[in-house]
Amino acid sequence: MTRRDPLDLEVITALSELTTRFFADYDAAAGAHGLSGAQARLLALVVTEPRPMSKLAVGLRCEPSNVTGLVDRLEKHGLVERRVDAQDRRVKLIAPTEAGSELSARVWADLNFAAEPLRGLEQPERIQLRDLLRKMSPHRAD
Amino acid sequence: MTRRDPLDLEVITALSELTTRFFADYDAAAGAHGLSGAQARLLALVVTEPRPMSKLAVGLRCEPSNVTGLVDRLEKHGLVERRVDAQDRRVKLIAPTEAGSELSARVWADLNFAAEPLRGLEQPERIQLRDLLRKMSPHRAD
DNA sequence: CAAGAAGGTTCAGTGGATGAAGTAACTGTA
DNA sequence: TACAGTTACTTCATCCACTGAACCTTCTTG
Repeated sequence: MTRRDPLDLEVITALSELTTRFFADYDAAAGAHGLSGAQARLLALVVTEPRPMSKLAVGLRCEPSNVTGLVDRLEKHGLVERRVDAQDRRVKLIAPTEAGSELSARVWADLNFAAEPLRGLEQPERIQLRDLLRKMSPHRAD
Repeated sequence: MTRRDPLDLEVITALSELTTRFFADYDAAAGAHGLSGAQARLLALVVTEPRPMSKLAVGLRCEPSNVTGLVDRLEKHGLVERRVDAQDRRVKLIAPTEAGSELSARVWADLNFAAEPLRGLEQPERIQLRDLLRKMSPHRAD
């Protein structure tokens, strides 16, 4: 992909616009419930299953030291808790509290509502989009 | 879209992953050239044509007061300049310097290279994706 | 010309992010 | 078993991004 394919540039431009917009919508939905975007993303990562902080750093694509602060703030608000992993006592598993799970669900509901970019697409197009997006994501092991 | 359409949830989940990834790639490409992601996005907005700061705030989806700081930092590094609009002396048009234009081009080249999500797609699929993304973006007046 | 609106700036405060240094816990090897 | 090295998380200093409120300057309108 070293050559400058004009099609790629078009796609990247469109992606760039969309991601900016999607991020803004996500932040707004989170903000409506007193969360920052990063906090909401972290919460979404642990809500299905408790995860070690190191995995969260990978999922959020940031440094582990940053995760400490994010978890600190969420914990202070009673939305997640640190559990020591019985298998490996260095590891802290981040689990949502009941309040955390509920809040995350509410943010997602809002996001669903707020994700109005999708309104431009008919159902078959959404399916197409989903399949394309999946194809762009490497399948994750964990 | 108040109902919880499972397809929408799938699409949103996929979008969420992709945007996180795309943002990270963008930041990395920018960082490789000494820019933050926000600075690179601002630079990309002005590189085709000088724009007033208020438009930049809209494009970046942030408060005008934030744009001041971004422009300050870019200006300090000689990448953009503030020009007074002859028509309306309240307005400051942000224009890239030559160094700014060149740097922006280099970041884009890197981004093109770094946007490896696209590698999973064949050319016809990229066209499909571009068209879908366009359909999701409202046409902007300016 | 006066009142109000609009474009930018300043300031204080919060949160997000990194990198380096530190602590505690695990692992492998002799 | 001892200990060297690695891994998981934390702490700290530092910078940038972002917001909201207060402010100045420059239009615009009655």
